[in-house]
Amino acid sequence: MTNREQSECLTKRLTTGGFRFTPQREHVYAVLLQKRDHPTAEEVFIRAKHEMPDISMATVYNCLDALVKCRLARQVTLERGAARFCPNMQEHCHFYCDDCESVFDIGLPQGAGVPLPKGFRAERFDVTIHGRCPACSNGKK
Amino acid sequence: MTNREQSECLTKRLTTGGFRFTPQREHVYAVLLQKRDHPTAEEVFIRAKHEMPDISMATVYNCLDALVKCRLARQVTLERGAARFCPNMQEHCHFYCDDCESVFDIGLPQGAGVPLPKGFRAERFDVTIHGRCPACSNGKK
DNA sequence: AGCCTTACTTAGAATTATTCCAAATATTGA
DNA sequence: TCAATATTTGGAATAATTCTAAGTAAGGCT
Repeated sequence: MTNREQSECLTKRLTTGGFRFTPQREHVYAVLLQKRDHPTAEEVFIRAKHEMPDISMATVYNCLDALVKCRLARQVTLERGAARFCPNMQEHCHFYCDDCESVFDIGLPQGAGVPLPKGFRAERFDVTIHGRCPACSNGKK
Repeated sequence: MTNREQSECLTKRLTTGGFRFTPQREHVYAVLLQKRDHPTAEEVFIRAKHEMPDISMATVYNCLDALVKCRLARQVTLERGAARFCPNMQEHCHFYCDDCESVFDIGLPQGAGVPLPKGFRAERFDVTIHGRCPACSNGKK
């Protein structure tokens, strides 16, 4: 996708969700897409400042919130501590390494179905697996 | 399970995990078991105070932490905001109602298997489903 | 293009949830 | 019972996020 197409897509999504397009939102979204390592709001802030030095923390929170609300990103709350953000909107789950605290996207088999009792209406699944990633499960106990 | 058996089980688990048995830990655990509605630390604190008025918030955090570490409870982080605690240690997932913010335990089918890439070692699964509970999906849009 | 309404950005203050701290106390093992 | 060490306590400190008020920018309408 070209930058231009990406930006048009973003505009459409924001508008549909009742939000306005702003340079800050565009940039925060670009930052998220650039390095898909599940950064915290603060990490996004630091990265965003490189190209846009005057952006504020409050704006980063606002932008991330807008992106989550118009379904261009997910907020991931793995453990106590800061929330992380993930622009991968495909159905997937997160593998959290208890050692190095990295987060990996893991694909889900089609129809990862949990049978719900009558009356419950599911809208979103969050699956988190805790354990050790390949790097950390080698050698260490 | 009688209270006495429960308390012996707790003692054993605590000791095994390198913790000491204390009246506070016993009481916090009892509070968790009493009403399994996934309370926050603050809710546990309020409930615990009824029978043990001098217990402090710091102790509640300490006790919950000990219970989680010796695998008698789980810490559940559903959304931004306070962590919740759950004494159901069977494999299950949580249904979070986006409307009323209640949490329901939902059983998992046996071997809720997600195939992991080579090298990853899973230790714990956290599955959270977001949506509307039966009460909230009636009538409301 | 210019105006108006309303949303957004900003910096800093405020709030919320949790952790840390040091002193007093309780628990366990010898 | 004593000693060693973990735990409890209240309050201070920290971390993450939200709120606030003032200025600024966006989009719709003319």
